[in-house]
Amino acid sequence: MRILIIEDEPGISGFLKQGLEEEAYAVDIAENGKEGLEMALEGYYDILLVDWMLPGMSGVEITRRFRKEFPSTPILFLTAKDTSDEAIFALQTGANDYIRKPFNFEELLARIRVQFRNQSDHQLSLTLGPICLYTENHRVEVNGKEVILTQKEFALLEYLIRHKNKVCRRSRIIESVWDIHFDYDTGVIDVFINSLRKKLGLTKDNNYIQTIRGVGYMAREE
Amino acid sequence: MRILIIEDEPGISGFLKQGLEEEAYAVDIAENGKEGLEMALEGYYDILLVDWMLPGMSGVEITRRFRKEFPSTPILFLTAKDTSDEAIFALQTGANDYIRKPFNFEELLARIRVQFRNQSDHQLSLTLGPICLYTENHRVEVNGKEVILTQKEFALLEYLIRHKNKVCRRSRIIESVWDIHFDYDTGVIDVFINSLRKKLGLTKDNNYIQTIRGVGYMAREE
DNA sequence: TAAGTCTTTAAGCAAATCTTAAGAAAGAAA
DNA sequence: TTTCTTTCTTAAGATTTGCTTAAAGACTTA
Repeated sequence: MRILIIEDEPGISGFLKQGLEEEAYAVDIAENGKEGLEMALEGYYDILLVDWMLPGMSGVEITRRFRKEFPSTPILFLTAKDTSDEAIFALQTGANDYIRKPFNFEELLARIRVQFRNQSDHQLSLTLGPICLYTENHRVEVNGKEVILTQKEFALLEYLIRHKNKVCRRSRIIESVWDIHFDYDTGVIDVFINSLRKKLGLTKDNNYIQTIRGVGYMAREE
Repeated sequence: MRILIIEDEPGISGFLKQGLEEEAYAVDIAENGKEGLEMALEGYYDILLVDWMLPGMSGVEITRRFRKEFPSTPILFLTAKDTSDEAIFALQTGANDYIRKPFNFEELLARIRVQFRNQSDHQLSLTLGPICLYTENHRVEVNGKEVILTQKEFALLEYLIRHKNKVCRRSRIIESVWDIHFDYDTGVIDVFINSLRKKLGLTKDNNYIQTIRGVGYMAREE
């Protein structure tokens, strides 16, 4: 899941980035409206968090232009404290929700999850055969026994399971789990797939994570 | 534990804030009904203390609207009048309890604790292996022997134990135990975890407080 | 105001994780 | 089969994250 934060205050965007990365989201930051819109229009993001007051281009303007191209990507506004009129206006412009600063992280997260839930079912626990992954708890079990995964291993497994029974292209995986600007010619995915298969105890008879040669990988379940 | 006081008289709200902070609660104040309702609806308070007579919006109205969204968060009324009719009306509206001004602070505190006690997840004593934490008298024991903790150490331990066997992400810990706007890039948590582990006598064989790398910490008990 | 305690910052060190790279293995095509 | 391409596996180096300590800063209390 990719999130773009368009926010000029480094304190806020930094805090958000860290918090969301702890939740295994892939987060990018744009520091002004122009840059933000450009990044957003690249179309890789699953949700935008946009500050209302921005140098260069206002959040409303961003929303308006972005909406033309991407009618369904959720936009969540971050507004200063006592501007509920403006917030209503934001919703009319095309935002999906707004949250007032200073905000509580828990609440923000809940609102993000609501947006994802509306899109597709963004469940808290995901399964793949004997593998069970709890997103909230950062915990993975195989046949009820805990398996310790690192951040990246966890994010990769989550991505694959969320796209269960669909082929995941290498480029897509890199974009979502690593970074958009990550070197395409890398072997990281292979390395992490390898360690996932090891840790999860997957064998060839038992290959819940299949290799699709020339394309990528697929989490497979009958 | 976060408390929101909605009260227009600064003398009273200030007195309450100070007293409650001494009891290690995190306290915010709203000075009128409208602001109070907005803050309350942000949803991260564990209890509301609401003045009956408020400019802008009455306590009853706040209760009515708040209850729609949060059916279980306790609301405690502060009433000036001695008429039990109004008190009964308040309770019918959705308040959990009321207390008459001028009130005795001890009594208020007792009533707040009653509310927490009624909630299933607000026990008076919390345990984690050999560690026992008594919220009422701010006391911690390990194998029956008292250990002296400072305010912050206590608050951190309480947070971890209340979320026993769940991963506590750094950003959430900062938000709950420190402040929403605390510098996200800080090492305070590490320092306090360190002193907790020392004071509680935790070792690697005995690690009731686990580190979850890249995410946070977890109070673990089989 | 001064002494004492608690909280926060900062910095060096240690450990875990991530990335790269290169040879081995497996699969596809000729 | 042979050759070429893609993926697997391993290990070493780079990087990040957390631990620990010390000291500065903030706050209390007398």
